[in-house]
Amino acid sequence: MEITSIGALADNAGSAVILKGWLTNKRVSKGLLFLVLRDGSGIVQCIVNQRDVSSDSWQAASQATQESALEVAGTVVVDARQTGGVELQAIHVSLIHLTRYYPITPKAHGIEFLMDRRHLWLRSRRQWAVMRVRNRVIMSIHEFFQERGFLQMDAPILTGNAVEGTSTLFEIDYFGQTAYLTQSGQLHGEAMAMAFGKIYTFGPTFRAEKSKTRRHLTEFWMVEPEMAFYDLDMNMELAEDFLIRLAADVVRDCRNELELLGRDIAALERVQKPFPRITYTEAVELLKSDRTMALLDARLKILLGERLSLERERADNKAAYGQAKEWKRRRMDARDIEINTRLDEIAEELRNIPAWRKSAREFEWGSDFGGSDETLLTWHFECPIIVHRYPAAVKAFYMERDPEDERLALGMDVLAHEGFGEIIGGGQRTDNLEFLEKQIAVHNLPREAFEWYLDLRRYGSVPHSGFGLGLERTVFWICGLDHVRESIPFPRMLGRIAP
RNA sequence: UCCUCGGUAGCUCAAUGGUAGAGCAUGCGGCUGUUAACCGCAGGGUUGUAGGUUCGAGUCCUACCCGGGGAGCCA
Repeated sequence: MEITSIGALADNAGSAVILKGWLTNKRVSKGLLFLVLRDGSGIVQCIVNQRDVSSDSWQAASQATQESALEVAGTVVVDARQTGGVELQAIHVSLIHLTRYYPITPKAHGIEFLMDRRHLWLRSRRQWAVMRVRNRVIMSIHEFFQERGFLQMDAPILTGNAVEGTSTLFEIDYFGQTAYLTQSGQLHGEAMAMAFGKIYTFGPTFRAEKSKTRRHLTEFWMVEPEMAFYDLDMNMELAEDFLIRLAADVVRDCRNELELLGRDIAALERVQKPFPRITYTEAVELLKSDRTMALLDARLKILLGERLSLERERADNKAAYGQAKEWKRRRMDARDIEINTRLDEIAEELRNIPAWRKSAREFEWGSDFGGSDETLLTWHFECPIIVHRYPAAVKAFYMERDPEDERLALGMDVLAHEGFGEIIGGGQRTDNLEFLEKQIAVHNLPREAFEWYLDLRRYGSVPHSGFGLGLERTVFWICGLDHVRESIPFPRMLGRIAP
């Protein structure tokens, strides 16, 4: 018998195999045990029939608790009812390690409890699915750029100066000198693009901002392509092709994972060329428009309707509770918790809507979009959108100006649809030495620190562009998660540095 | 930093100012095809902390601590 992984079982129907893994759940009947085994590659149900196994095997299987480590030998049987389409008829079971009191039970847990046990939470099904999608996205990122002749190069993580001068960075002591953890590899990326044409960096980046939202981490992974001889239009084209590729690869290769996550796959299949491209000025008009207000009104109506029907259901349950049978009462109790949780969510959104409305209606040309503004913009479209040509004042100092309007910078953001918001930010960098020198002065940046960067405009300066894609936000969007913290194995965020 | 919601059994949550409960998990028992299986029994509590109001506080008031998600900022 060969040691096989659960993921490969479907190709081994009818043969006898050995599996090594952990017990994720167990169901017991007289003379019959159902062991749900996981090994990282998948999950399979193993049937242990007392009549078919030795008493040692039966005892091992009976004793096994959640997350005990097991070796199971058995025959692979096709059964359409099972996830993965197969189950294992056990011939032999042995206990490798008996677990006592595994803290994460097969019922609901709060986020603080789970985050404190992230090292164990990763074993859970949803996390398994998310991490597999993350892996697929990482592979696709490399494939996409490698196929197009990009060189993967690494920017330093320790830097002596802030890239854009505005963000709050993590400060460290570098042999008596102040240094920072990088917030972007872009400036070094530009240098490498001038050396190799098309490059991308892919590594961790750090932001010390005290953001406490579902879209923020203090440590996250970013892929940053940088291309010589690319203007803004070519840049947008690349970003579009890139996202289409990522979505398509995941839809093709991670269907099980997406289904397990309850992701609306059709929404990912709508990620197709061309993405709507609107200028910042058009976006502002759309945001302030009656059409946006109508979307908010519609949302309000849906929420109020849902609240009413949930409250009715809760009242009906309460009325029926007295006469209900024991098992039915339990079901009502469970449903009551669901209803209360959802009602809390609805209440929060209802509190937010007036603020969203005000922010959108009173938006002034010249400021940057807030989180709710981005969400509202994406509600108007069925796939990701590209917003370009922002006011220069809200964008970084190195952005090229729009030759047709000096107030505008040739920057672009890609906003994921369904309200997930910004996942790409980038633009065309200025190739003009005098302009860049002036910008450094205007932004009060230390000129000496940027001398090497100015060199890129002194020797063979060419139009060039690039963008940064946040890996966790991309996984967050593709998986349809509630929070980016689930899209990285060990999230670092405000108030969270362990495990 | 500000706004907002919350903190009750190991976990998830109930509890008009009036005897603190349920499910899950754990242990024991039952059931030969279960899908977060089901059924029976058992153990399990300083209601975040410190004050206050009250005959009486999980519930009301004040302060603080911790957490959730929003603002600002951003990928």
